[in-house]
Amino acid sequence: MPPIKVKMLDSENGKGAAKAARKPRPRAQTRIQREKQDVILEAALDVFSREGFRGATIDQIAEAAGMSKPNLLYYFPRKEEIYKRLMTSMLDVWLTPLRELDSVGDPVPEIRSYIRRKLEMSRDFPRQSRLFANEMLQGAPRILDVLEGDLKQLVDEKAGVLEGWMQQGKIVRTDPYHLIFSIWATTQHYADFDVQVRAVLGKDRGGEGRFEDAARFLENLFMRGVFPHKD
Amino acid sequence: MPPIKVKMLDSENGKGAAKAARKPRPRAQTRIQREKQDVILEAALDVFSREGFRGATIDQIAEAAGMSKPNLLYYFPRKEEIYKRLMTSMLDVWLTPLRELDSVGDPVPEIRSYIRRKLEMSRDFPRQSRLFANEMLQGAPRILDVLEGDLKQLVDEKAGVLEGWMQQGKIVRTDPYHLIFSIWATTQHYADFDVQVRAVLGKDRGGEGRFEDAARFLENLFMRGVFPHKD
DNA sequence: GTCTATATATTGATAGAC
DNA sequence: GTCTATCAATATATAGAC
Repeated sequence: MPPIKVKMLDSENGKGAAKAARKPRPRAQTRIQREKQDVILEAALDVFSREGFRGATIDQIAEAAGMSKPNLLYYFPRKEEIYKRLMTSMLDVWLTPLRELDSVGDPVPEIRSYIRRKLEMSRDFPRQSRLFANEMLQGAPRILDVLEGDLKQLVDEKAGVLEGWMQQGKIVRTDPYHLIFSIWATTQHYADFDVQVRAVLGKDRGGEGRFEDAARFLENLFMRGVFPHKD
Repeated sequence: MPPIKVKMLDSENGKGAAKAARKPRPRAQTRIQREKQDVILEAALDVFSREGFRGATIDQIAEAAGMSKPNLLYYFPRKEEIYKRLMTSMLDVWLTPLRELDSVGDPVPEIRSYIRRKLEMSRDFPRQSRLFANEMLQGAPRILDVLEGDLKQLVDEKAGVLEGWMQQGKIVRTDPYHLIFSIWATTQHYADFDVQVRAVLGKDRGGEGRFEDAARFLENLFMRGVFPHKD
């Protein structure tokens, strides 16, 4: 599947649309340029994932990246460019686990490892998860076309895989779309609502072990909820 | 339980702390004043739930409320005041379903109706859900004390209720905290990720019926996942 | 490539006429 | 109570020296 391109709508607040035309800057190519860009993207991920597009400022990003604001703008001439780049690479990585759900595999290990991979992404890339969540809360103004296009297509395909398993009696007959939603929701919760999870679990149970506990619980929930069993 | 007070931290970005001291304005009391405030709060809920605290502007709120910016500031002298009020009333409503989970009731109808009520809140008050989610994504800077205090206390209590049922063999032995998290995650998903849900389900299944489908699915998932059964 | 200085727009908030 | 006008701070972005 080709990488997902994110086009920015330049009508963020209905004004400033005239700014859209900007002199093009040659594509960065040297190693040092790519490294600087990576530092900026890393810092931007921090800020955008917390504050959202509008709430984030170039000042914050520049400070987090350890460089001056004009210097940052030398590499990414516009705030939107940074966000666009983050969105594109995030979406590509984010959907990888679902793409890997294999129709020829056995349902039990396939679904189980899908849940495990999604939970690992929440553990290892929580900021990407929050960046995505932030965009969702805003109504996905910049990636709605991706959701209705590539994402819907992918989910339709995988829902078909699940339905096939249901017809073969290998998993319980249920709504495949809402099954996928529930896996997304439960796993991403540990990234997006991490503060709450840790606050509620407290000092004793809110440490690193919380992901192990979550993995055990979710595996249990979905194995019981999805597979035909005669205890 | 007393209403939850939300205190604002006046260190939003490390600056402007000197602004905190402000001449107090007499509490609004007349009917017309309360109505105006309600209009403002309604508009503010719209904007804050989409953009978060920093991303939202008084201009946007004023326009949505159909009044001028200075006029709005006559009723709420500071942006933070509006947000604070929304947070307080939202938190109070938001936790009501969990408070109502009754230890003397039967596990089956109790848990089932808790899930149903939470899903209904996502359907009927999606903006409140997104307001809460937005605050979480930012690391809950303004309600962390509530999460660690009232919320943790409430969840501890209800986790105890669930554990009691487990010891009596009425529900499957599992982690009560993560069970609660998974109910929160799956139900709130239909408010917070509403755009995605509708985009993926498409025109045909993304209409109002999606909540009915979700309710059926979730009831099924949790009943199978939580109750001892011998099919 | 990086900096200081600055242009320009937006933002939260206030002053003061009506 | 509501408005116009406006301030001070902050925002995105650019110019131009080095």
